[in-house]
Amino acid sequence: MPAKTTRLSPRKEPVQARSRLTVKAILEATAQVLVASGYQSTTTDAVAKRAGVSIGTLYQYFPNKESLVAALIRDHVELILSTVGAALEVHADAPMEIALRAIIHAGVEAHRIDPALHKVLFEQVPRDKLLGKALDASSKLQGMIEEFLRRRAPGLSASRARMIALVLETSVEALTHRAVVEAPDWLRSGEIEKETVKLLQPYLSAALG
Amino acid sequence: MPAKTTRLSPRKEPVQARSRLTVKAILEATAQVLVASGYQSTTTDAVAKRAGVSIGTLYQYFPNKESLVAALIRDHVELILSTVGAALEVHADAPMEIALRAIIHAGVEAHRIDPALHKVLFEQVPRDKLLGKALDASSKLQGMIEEFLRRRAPGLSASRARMIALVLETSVEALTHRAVVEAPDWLRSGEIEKETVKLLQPYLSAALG
Amino acid sequence: MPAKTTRLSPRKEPVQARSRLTVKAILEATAQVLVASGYQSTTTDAVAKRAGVSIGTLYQYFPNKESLVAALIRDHVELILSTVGAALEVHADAPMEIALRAIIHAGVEAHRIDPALHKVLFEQVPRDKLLGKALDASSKLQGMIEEFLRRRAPGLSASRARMIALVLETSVEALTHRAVVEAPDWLRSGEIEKETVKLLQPYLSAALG
Amino acid sequence: MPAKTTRLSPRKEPVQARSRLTVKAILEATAQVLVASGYQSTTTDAVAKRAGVSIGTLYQYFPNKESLVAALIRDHVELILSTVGAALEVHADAPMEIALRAIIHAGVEAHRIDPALHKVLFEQVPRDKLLGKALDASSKLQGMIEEFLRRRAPGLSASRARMIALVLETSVEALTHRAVVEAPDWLRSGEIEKETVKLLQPYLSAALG
DNA sequence: GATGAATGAGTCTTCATTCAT
DNA sequence: TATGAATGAAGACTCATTCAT
Repeated sequence: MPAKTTRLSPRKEPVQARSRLTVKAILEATAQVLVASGYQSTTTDAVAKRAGVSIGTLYQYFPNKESLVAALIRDHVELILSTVGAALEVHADAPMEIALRAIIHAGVEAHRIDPALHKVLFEQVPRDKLLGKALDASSKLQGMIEEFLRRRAPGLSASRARMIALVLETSVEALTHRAVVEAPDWLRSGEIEKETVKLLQPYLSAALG
Repeated sequence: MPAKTTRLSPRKEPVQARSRLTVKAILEATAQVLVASGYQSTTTDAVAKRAGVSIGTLYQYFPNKESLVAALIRDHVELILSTVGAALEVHADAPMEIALRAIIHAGVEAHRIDPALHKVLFEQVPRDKLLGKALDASSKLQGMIEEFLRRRAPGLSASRARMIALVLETSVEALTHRAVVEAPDWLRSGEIEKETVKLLQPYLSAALG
Repeated sequence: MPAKTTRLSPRKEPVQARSRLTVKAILEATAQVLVASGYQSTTTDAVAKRAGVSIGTLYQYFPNKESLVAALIRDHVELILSTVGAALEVHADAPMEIALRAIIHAGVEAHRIDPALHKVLFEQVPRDKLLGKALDASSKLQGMIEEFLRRRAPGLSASRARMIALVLETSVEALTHRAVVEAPDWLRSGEIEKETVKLLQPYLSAALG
Repeated sequence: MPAKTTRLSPRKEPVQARSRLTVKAILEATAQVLVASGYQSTTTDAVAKRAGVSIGTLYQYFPNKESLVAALIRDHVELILSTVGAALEVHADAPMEIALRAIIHAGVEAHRIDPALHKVLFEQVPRDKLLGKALDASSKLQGMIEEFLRRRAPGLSASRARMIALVLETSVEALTHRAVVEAPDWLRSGEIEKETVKLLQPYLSAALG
């Protein structure tokens, strides 16, 4: 018996088709309840009920409440990372201006995947314990950007690359997130995206200069 | 019975000296427990014990758990606002470059007030319900900056002023916060501050053009 | 946080008169439910209900179900030990025959304290974990008897003293317990006591030579 | 619907060879899990997994958890009874001293069959309900001994025969069991056996006159 | 027959909040 | 006013058992 370390990994792999559906239903229900009620008020009972399964079934696949959320986070973060990752790859050799635009665009796109879920996940899930790690898309993105920069500008010191990546990632994420919360119209109209370009283009030019 | 609207205001104004001390002790205890245990694990019992008062006394001054945290947030946000507000006031007529530097500096300073508490408050307190509003230092700061900008550049459209303010506020806050969490050394060394200037100076020049 | 070691000690000492009554009521209720329903079916809810307190009150004094039973066991074992202990002390210098009779009598008496509770406690409480230790009246009794023997017969080797004590304690306890379960009339009539004397008197004479 | 009377008998007689193997595997798994985890923590799931069958298959042969344990107990008790029974039969006409020695020896042997299982079965299985009866090897043994005695000493009153049998059975079982738990070395060395003879030989001589 | 997915009643336990003293 | 005992709704989680495939 491990010392009551909260496990986050699913309990058992669903092998039959039926159970794969069940797991999917549970995760979808989790997302819905999360969005509708917030993290604190999300109970495993409510999730099970919404998913149309019994509470026992839920616990057959997820060892505890947190593992439910963790799975959701993992999926969501993965989508974000691959969205941005794809942009980076595609523009590996594009002119920097174009590449930056693409990165920003990808960052905004990532927020469009499921804005409501994104908001709950990143604003209400307590960042302590293991969930914190799972939530940490930012540092992974920063790492990806850092690598991208160093390949493009080999002369850059490690420290500078890290700093610039941090600035880029943080700015894009923060501005987009802020727009989601406070100015969804600016998000839709693309204005945020344009403004972010205005902010980062000169900075990046100077930094890589 | 009134429809269980969660009140956030303290239950009664402490008029006597002793009461004021009690309230202070309770709030300090709240902050400590919050930092030590996180929001979820912060119980009113623990707070009362740490404050050295009975649970009954605690409820004499605060109608519920949230009001405790809300009071803490209010105090903290007020400090932040006045820190930045002072900078804005002092540099009302300073050259823009100087003013921007001051704003950024104030933003960083604000995070130095009580970084641990700041982190818990902004990362773990669920942003729904009323606590969300109390937490919303950002939009207030944005408002202050917006007003500052419009006074300095009367030609600016309302919409542009709002956007620029949003960019400034968001960037400063996000970068500083990120530094608190991931690179405290860069915060202490002032590097973050410098980098933020590098990011915002050109943007602002162009924007106010 | 200690690694989920089941604590058996009561949670907090009742200081006020009212709470001391509450604790007593809870323990009495525990005994009643235990006797009525057996260990497995004894739920904290049932105990609280029977005690006429809320489940919350129960948990204010006992951290978990096992601690409830443990407290009961401790009390019960203490009574047993003091019953036999008293007999040993009083007959420290009595002729061996008289002393043996007294020990046996005390052993039987110990079973009369609360036979029904005794039965549940010793037959149904799982002897693993900590409860096992708490339940181990036997080895303590054995120790007491061993010491008694060595004081009376200083020539006895440690090993022999231990063996004889084991035989005495085990026989008295087993026969009495068996009588409780299968022949309560023999217990009441004193026949078991007489027969036990017949069994142990010759053995002890021979053993002590 | 019949009033939920817990059945203890296996659900159906395994007629085919494969079925018999399955049943055996399940029972062996039960014993292993029981020994490894204790009664409380023994789950039907764990048993099925260990037996390498599905939970559904397990329930095909055993109607409920208790029937599993009951079957195990029945087997184990049967072994005990036949061990002692054989000794009684073989020594039906042997001198009493020899016979007693043999009985005691058989009693000890019975504990050597599977000490770990014996311990769990007799210490942790709740003695209420039907399991209690299944567990009651003692009274059966007592009956066998009683019959043995009456055949050997026809003058003995029924009541005396019962009492002596009770004393013999209880003493042998208690001392051996105690040795298993607290002094396994005395069990292995045969010392317990010798001491039990010393205890019972004189008693029996006197009792049978 | 065998499988394992699904069920859900039942337990323990927590903690914000009330109220008698 | 202060105290802390008492409350109980609510939630996480288990596990014996059933049943569709």
